[in-house]
Amino acid sequence: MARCIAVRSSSFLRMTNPTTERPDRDYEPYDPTRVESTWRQRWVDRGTNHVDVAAATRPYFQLMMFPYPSAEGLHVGNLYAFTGNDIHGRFHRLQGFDVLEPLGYDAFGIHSENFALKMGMHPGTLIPRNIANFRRQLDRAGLMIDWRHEVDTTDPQYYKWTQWLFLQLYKRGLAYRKAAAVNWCPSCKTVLANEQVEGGACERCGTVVEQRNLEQWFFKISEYSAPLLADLDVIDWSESTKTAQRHWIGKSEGAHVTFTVADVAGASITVFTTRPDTIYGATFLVVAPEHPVLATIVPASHRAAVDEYQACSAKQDLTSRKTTKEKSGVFTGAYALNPATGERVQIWTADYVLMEYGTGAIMAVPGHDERDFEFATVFGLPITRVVAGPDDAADTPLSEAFVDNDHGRLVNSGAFNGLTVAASKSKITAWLAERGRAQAVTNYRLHDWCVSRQRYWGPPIPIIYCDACGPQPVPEDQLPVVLPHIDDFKPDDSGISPLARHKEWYETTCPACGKAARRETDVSDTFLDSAWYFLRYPSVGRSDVPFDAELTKRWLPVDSYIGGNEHAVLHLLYCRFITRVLFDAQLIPFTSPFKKFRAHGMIIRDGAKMSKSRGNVVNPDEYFTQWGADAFRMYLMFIGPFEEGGDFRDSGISGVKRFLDRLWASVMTMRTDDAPDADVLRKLQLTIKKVGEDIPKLSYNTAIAAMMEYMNVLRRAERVPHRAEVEPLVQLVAPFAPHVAEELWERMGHTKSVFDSGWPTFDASAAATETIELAVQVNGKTRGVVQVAPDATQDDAYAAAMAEPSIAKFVTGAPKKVILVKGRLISIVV
RNA sequence: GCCGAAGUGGCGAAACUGGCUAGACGCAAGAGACUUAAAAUCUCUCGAGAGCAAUCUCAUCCGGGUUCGAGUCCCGGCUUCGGCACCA
Repeated sequence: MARCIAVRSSSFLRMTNPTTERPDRDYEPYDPTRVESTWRQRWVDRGTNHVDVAAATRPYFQLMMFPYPSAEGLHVGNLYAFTGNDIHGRFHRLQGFDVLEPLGYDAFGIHSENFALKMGMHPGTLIPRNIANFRRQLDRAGLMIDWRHEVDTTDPQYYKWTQWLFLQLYKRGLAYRKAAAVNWCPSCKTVLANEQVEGGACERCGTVVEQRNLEQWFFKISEYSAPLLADLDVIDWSESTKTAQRHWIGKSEGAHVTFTVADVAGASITVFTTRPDTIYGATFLVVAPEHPVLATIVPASHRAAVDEYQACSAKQDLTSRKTTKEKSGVFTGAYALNPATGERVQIWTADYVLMEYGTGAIMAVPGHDERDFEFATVFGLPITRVVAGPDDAADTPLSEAFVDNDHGRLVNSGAFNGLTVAASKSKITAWLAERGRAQAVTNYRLHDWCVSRQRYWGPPIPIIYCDACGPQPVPEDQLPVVLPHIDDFKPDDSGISPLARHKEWYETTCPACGKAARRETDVSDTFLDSAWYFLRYPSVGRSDVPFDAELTKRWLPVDSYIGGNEHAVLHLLYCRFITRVLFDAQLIPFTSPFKKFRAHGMIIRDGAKMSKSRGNVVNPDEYFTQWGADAFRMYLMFIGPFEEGGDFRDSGISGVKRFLDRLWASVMTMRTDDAPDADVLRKLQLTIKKVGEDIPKLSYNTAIAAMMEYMNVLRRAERVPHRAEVEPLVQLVAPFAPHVAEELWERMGHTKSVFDSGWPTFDASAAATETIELAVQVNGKTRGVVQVAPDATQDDAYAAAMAEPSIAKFVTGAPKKVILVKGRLISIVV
């Protein structure tokens, strides 16, 4: 730490202190603090980061995931992501694009609200303060942000359009209300978000959480399952992100099979199965505890037991039910008829069957499903084998479920015996379908998006309830429905949404009939705020439309989006959904929001995630001050591959700082007389090529390494570099270390920003050499290198290799085989 | 359990679609120059082993295999990280 203080000391001090100054160093030393503050101001004064969105001829939309403005301030994780984005954006700017690189704040939501509660402050006071702090830190980071396009999701001029968006979905029948379970703390008498439930208990008071049914708003994202899945095949996104989304959407092909309920006239149960081929092995049915059929089929003898089980499972909270593995359930006393065998099978209810997936009912095939096997074992239900592996007989007992679909043939399945699993699926489905008992269906696990939050800190859902007319959308010209400033936004024991305590706010009139009516008092999910923010950026400032048609056509879809993979499913999927809905509404001309998405890695420290409790959080401010933003940015990118992240360590920064010092020194001492060195220029060309190829691939660490390598050549043996050797390097460095690059560029006599100077072009002829190196392998071992002409034939190369005694000694007698790989090597087999 | 990514020096990491003596670049370490001294700067060394030496052998998680040639491809196994987890 003491080191860098000397480096940062003012030039005046350095120049007048004879003991710290090398006699030959008579130039002003590199002072990042001064350079960076100078250029921060100049960029503002000159509007360097501004882009004329209406007139841009080569628009390039560089989007970064906007942060939640936490009270802790900018996290290195944010900075890492932003820097990676910024380099990509600045590079495109240097390539001649009009780059729009905006940023905003995702400031609504439970994080802010909870933190405000903890601090005893109002989020409306806290958030602007946090934003101001973020802004200060972001400014120091040297990002090429056009702040005229800032968005803040808590600004009524923004959430007016979030509410508008809700209404568009409502108008298209994609927003609907239904009762759904929420986590409920019986002690705090409030609704809890999933994040607030720890191990099935309320994080605040430790009381066991229950589930409660509340009427909530949902978006029918499930209706878009098929196109959202299909789009994944054509978009350029990180493979890991696409895989996560595919899994989340969860397509599965199967059939609905209908079982008649015995002894109850007209009653039947339809199940969803992906294994219709195992119908002969369906020895019982299981329905979810919430299944409505239980109201009609349970005989009096079993009513009490079923009621008790239902009540018990309803009490369990949402998280613990999902994680408990032990099977529980009760027999309902009712029977169904297996449509294939005609046998009477028991109907059970158990919470391992989920109401929200499929039909909420399954046919249990314990012989060929692990969960059914376990359940049948626990409750002593019959297990029948209907698929046999190559080594099994039809009656080989099952010690576990046999699930090897690829090597099984049907047994004990009537006319279908002997068929493979694959072949029998469609045959059995067709056979059942003929008799009206089945239908092939495709099922998705993607469930509808619950957008209601029984909270305060969010945009009020723009709906009015009228006793006469029912739910009515707030007329668009009355938006925004402003979130009122209330002091009692804390959940209390009244058990209702905070806004529902404010008559003066929710009492209104019906837009349809004019009679007294009541506003919806829930607010919408934060993910709705962020599901469309990219559409707003170009059009910020327009109060008449959410996004201008012309600007949208010009700037969207987003050219490059970079963000954390923690948003692989929810945020990124919701963005795609909203985009498709707006496309269907003919409000935008594209179906996918982001042409290219890349997930960056995570920065950890000492092998662990940074967290306050671990005390390993890196505060960017200290590093900005100590090393300068340029060195800090460059170090973050040098840690490892951008898409993998890595471990942060202080000691690594000195390396990039030294590089910047040398760059500075090179410019300050460069010569303009004589000619530049041809070898150095050749290396420069290769570096231009390498850096230009690496940046679009986000391979920043190797781009930096290449520049360092060039620096070593440039300053080899204390040689004095020529201006022609240094000048393009400043341009290459610019995306990484923008402040110092600007400073050096100006000192070289340029008046325009380095970012408007154009990217140096790779000149292949300048990089070409008269001879190339060819590796020589003998029996697979590399034994040397020879110089040959680029177009040398195999014989030429062989002759050259034999002329080298150190290689020739390994070749005794005539070679069996010689292989020449042009430009790479020659392989001799003896 | 399922899915995804990855295992290379003391450390972070390079290595294009199998191909220029694996380890670029950087950190740390060691030696030297400069200095009264330290810092900074500059120069050199730096995977392991053997040898005076030129040089040789062994090394990319482990075990097999394909190939003139494997960190890279194939088969089997181990470990770590990230995500999803009763989805029928």
